[in-house]
Amino acid sequence: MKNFSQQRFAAINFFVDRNFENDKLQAMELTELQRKFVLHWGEMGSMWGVNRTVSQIHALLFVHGKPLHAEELSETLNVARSNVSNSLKELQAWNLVRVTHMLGDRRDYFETSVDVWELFRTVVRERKEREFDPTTRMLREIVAHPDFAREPADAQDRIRATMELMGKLGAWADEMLRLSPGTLDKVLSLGASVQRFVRGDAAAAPAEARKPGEDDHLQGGLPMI
Amino acid sequence: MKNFSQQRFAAINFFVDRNFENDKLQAMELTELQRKFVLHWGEMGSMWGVNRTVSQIHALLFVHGKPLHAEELSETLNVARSNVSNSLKELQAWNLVRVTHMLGDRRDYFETSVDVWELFRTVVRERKEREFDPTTRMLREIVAHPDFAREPADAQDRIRATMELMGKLGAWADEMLRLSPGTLDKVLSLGASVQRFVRGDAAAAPAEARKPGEDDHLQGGLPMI
DNA sequence: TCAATATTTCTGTTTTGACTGAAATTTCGA
DNA sequence: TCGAAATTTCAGTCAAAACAGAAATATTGA
Repeated sequence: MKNFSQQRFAAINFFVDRNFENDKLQAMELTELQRKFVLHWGEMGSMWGVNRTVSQIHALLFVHGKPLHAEELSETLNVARSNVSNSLKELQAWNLVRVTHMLGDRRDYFETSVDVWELFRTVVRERKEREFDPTTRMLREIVAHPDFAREPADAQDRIRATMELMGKLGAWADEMLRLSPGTLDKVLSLGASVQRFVRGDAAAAPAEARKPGEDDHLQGGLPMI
Repeated sequence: MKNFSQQRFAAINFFVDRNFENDKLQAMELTELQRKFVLHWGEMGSMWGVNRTVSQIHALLFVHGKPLHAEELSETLNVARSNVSNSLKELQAWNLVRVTHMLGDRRDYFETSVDVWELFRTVVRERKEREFDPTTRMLREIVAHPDFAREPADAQDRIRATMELMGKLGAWADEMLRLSPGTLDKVLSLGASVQRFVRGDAAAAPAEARKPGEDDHLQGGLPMI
């Protein structure tokens, strides 16, 4: 019937498995360190709301560095082929993975950037757009709503402060995302020493450096509240 | 028997509900805008791996501004008392909520900082410590492992680059966290204009500002890969 | 101390979403 | 165009986490 070829396919797979004397041992063996990397990255992802398989696939593509096809991913990570398919679709939607092809091979191959700075920027940009910006908009809607003036004055202040903080963070992130990875790297290295420049009008580049420790009120003990 | 008082308690609650003619209408009525704020914050949280109830409770304490006891939270958010208890425990573990008391009231009251900058800093610090730093350590372990030299050269490069990126981000975040909210605010406002200073030796404060646009290689088109 | 109240712990239920395997669809070489 | 291979879709399963409610424990005012 219809599924004849599939059954045959399954039978062939079984035979192949038998040949390897272990149904897990197939293409794309990971080294112990690579496995550690991939597994940890998967757990890391789930802490931050990213599907475990999705982050594992991405980690695997990253360490491997060369394009892989879906079946290799499926076998290496021991997850269903359909799971890989959906995860890859999600990674593509996040602009983290793209399809390539090999000459004489109809299968889709998938690759990610090997530039960790680019990956970082992409993740930040995407998460910002889908999860951060909507919240900023929601806050603006609340503040713009006619009923907002009826809220207690201090609640107004807090919501407005939240909106402003998120607006500032978003604008700052956008500016940073505009820089090349190399420049961004240097800005990071500059680190907090940049705070020496913030005095009065921060936007205007100050002509001389201040002595450190003058404006950096260190926080000590229990932080907030 | 043992649970007599509880049953009586339940009966009283039922009576109170009947009195209000609506089993949802109880203490701590939220305005429409406050509800919107709290609900959105809850969804926001779950996108980033934070339990929905946990973020709702925190949002509610934040907008309300004054301490609330567990039952008020439970009734306002329509979640079980035990759920509130566990969520509060988690928020306290995150240093986002602390207990206070009212004169003549045995109940625990809970409050959060009303300073959104402090809250932001706390969240960043805590998440960094529990989720970011362990990954940096894992990468260091991998690189330090004797077998690491056996990895393909390019895979070594990628893992090392990842480790260095995370190390830099972590160090940068630590420096930023050391600044007071006010200074941090100014640094953010400085924004990308700080990149004007990154030229050659970035750590040494340059004496004069450069013209913008010279070193900021803008990224265009499809970003990575 | 005791009883009322407040809080936490625990167990079982519900919900969510990740995941699988089969079926359907698409693609492409022959 | 046909059929095998590749891919996606879909419906059902499963597991983890969230959650509720009861029971146990802790606290405190009388």
